[in-house]
Amino acid sequence: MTRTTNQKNGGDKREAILKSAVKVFASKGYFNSKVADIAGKAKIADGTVYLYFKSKEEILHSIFDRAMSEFISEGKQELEGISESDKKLRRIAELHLEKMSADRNLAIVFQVQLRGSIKFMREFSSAGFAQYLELIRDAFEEGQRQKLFRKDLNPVVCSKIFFGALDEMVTNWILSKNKYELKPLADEVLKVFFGGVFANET
Amino acid sequence: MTRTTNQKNGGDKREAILKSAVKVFASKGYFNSKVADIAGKAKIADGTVYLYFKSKEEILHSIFDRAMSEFISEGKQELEGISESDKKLRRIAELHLEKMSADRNLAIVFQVQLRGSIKFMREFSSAGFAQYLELIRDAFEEGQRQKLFRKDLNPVVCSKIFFGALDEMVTNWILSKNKYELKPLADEVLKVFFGGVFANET
Amino acid sequence: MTRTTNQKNGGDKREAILKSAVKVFASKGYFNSKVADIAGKAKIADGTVYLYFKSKEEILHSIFDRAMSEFISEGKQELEGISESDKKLRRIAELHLEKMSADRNLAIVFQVQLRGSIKFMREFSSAGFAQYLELIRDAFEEGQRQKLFRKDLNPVVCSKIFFGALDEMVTNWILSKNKYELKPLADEVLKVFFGGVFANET
Amino acid sequence: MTRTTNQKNGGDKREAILKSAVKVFASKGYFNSKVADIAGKAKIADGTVYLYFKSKEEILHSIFDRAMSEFISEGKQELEGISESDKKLRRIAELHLEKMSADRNLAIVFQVQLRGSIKFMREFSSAGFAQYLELIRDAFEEGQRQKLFRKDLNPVVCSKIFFGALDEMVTNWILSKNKYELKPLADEVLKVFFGGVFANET
DNA sequence: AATGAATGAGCATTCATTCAT
DNA sequence: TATGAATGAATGCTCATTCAT
Repeated sequence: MTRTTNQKNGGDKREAILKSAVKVFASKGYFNSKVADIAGKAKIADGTVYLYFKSKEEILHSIFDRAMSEFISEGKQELEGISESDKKLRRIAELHLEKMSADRNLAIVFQVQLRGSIKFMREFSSAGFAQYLELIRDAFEEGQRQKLFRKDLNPVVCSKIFFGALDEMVTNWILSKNKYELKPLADEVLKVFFGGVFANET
Repeated sequence: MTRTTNQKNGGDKREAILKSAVKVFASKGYFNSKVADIAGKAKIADGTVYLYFKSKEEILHSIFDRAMSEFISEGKQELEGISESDKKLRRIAELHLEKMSADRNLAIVFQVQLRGSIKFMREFSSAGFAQYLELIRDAFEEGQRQKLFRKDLNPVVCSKIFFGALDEMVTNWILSKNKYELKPLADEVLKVFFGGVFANET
Repeated sequence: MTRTTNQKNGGDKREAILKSAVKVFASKGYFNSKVADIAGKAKIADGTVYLYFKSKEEILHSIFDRAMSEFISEGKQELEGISESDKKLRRIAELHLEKMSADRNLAIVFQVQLRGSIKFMREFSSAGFAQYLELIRDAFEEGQRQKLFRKDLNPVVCSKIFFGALDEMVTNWILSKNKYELKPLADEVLKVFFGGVFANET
Repeated sequence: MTRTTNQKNGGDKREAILKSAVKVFASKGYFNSKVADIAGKAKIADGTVYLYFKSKEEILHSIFDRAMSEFISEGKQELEGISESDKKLRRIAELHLEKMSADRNLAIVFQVQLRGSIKFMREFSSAGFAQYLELIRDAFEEGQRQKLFRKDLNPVVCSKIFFGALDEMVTNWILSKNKYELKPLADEVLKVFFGGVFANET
């Protein structure tokens, strides 16, 4: 009983800290955020943060890890029912922009705070990001095997191009003060990625 | 004579500070860099930094501004002799990757430190980055008028896709500890951007 | 219990800081005193000072405010049982010199540090000093109503003369390295203030 | 010729520095004034200040010394033609307030900056202030010998009372933002000092 | 004498983290 | 578990003073 309650409370508190942290990091940036701000917003004492996280940095890590693994597992699930590789990539692009739209603060933390440190990026890369790129690459290579995609293209590079294009959409959206819908841009990106910009020479 | 000497010395010192700062920022990140580190590496006293820059932040700004305006003016010049729009985009892509290859520390500052703060990104965006995207967009629109590029594509979005793809190449290159040549990737990006990934359905 | 302890500790620490500060300010002057000195003398960490005071300046303020309100309330109480106005002024003069004698460091802070800045003086004037002058003036005006004191004298000016004379005694005492008793000078001041220096022309 | 010119220039420059310093010290306080501000206001280079003064502190000293010796010699001269001791004291009081009225900035430096440091006060006391008190005391003692003033009063204490009363007038005038004439207060002070505040018991 | 660029010691304040309760 | 008072290391910036020219 007690354990259950504690776990629940503990879980709630951990959750509360992560939620506060996303808001605080998003609005002030990682380095300008104080642990006290996070604790305050979560309505717990400063010291309590350290019962759930080893350090301020670990909070940031946890945000990335949790969001990323959620995203990847959800992504994989969504892709299961899709057989055509181009449809898969389309779904990934849509999900990517949807997810980012859905939680602007989280998006800011991903686009901005995560990028601000080589260390973070490296750690994050090996943790979750690499998997994400792999997901894209797998779909791409499958498409090549299906003769849907050109065989003269390097799948690793293509997956990065794909990701880079989407990523730039998100970054611009964040900086633009959010006046437009992000998701429709998936189609724009896919038009170019799939068909290229050259006009058909008839 | 005296004036020249002073200018030179002044210029030299300012230059030295910027050079040190690029190195220091690249290796430790902006927030973890101490002004004393920058001064030390530049072999001047701490206080001297403040004869040339108002604050630590202004140093970062100056790095961006100088590099960006250099890059843009050089870019424009290079493009002058080129008439075909696709060649122009090719030259831009090559230059982008060349420049980044040429000064890895500067690249890190651009790819990492600049991205770590919404404030920096916003300021930088209005300062130089917007111009760069415009350069790309102009070339793209020209291509559309020349019927070289599809008219159903949004030039603004396309320029962002183009930039985002290149940018991702650079970021990956930086994180990968530099074991490969960056410039050849321009061709890969262009293959996809121009022709798309779909195989020709014959 | 806990609360009591906390209050005590908190109170003790605040108290300790103020005590240290009086000593440190007295010996080095406000501007030459380091917060670290104050903390050190109070045997607490530097940062702890800021749990009790917003800034170094606020410490100085608190010293003034506390001492002044203590002094005034004590003064008022002492005067309550006295009906003759000249006795009241005598008591004020005695108290003034007694109090200053009793804590030489505090006296230095009042005579020296407080005077060293127009800003401090203005703030202090409106805070507590004005009240003190009023106390004197009230006694004086009462004396005028009692026909004890001349009616052709401006009470405001007279209260300043009274204060100025005492104040000068204190300042001289502080500068003189403390070889004589301060309190007996009250009588000297009163002799002049009450009777003037002119010999009786008989 | 050259020497004369230089001396003149030198003198002028020294003078200019002292003038600037009085203004700057008066408006910002000694500790908050920068040598660069003084130099700037005097329209000379920062370093030039050090050709005329050994340190910032010496500038303050020079201000005191010069003003004080000027004041004392002028005071002595003025008193020469006066034979009655009470007239002498009256003249001193008037001169004191006149002089202070005449240069408000200088008055601020004397009333405020000079008082802010025991060190300054001690040094100044032995330098010029002691002489000033002596001037007053001499007049007072003379008055006692002339049987004009009571013999039961301590001349040293009386001279301090006299000075303290005047000094308080000046301090209040400075703090009050200068809306009234200072000089007429000499008469008020003298009325009390000479005749006391007691009403004549008839 | 004059300049003003350069120096570098000095310091108030912040804040992640700890720990006694 | 939870608290929040206490810690103390860490640092951007200032400014009196120097000195090469």
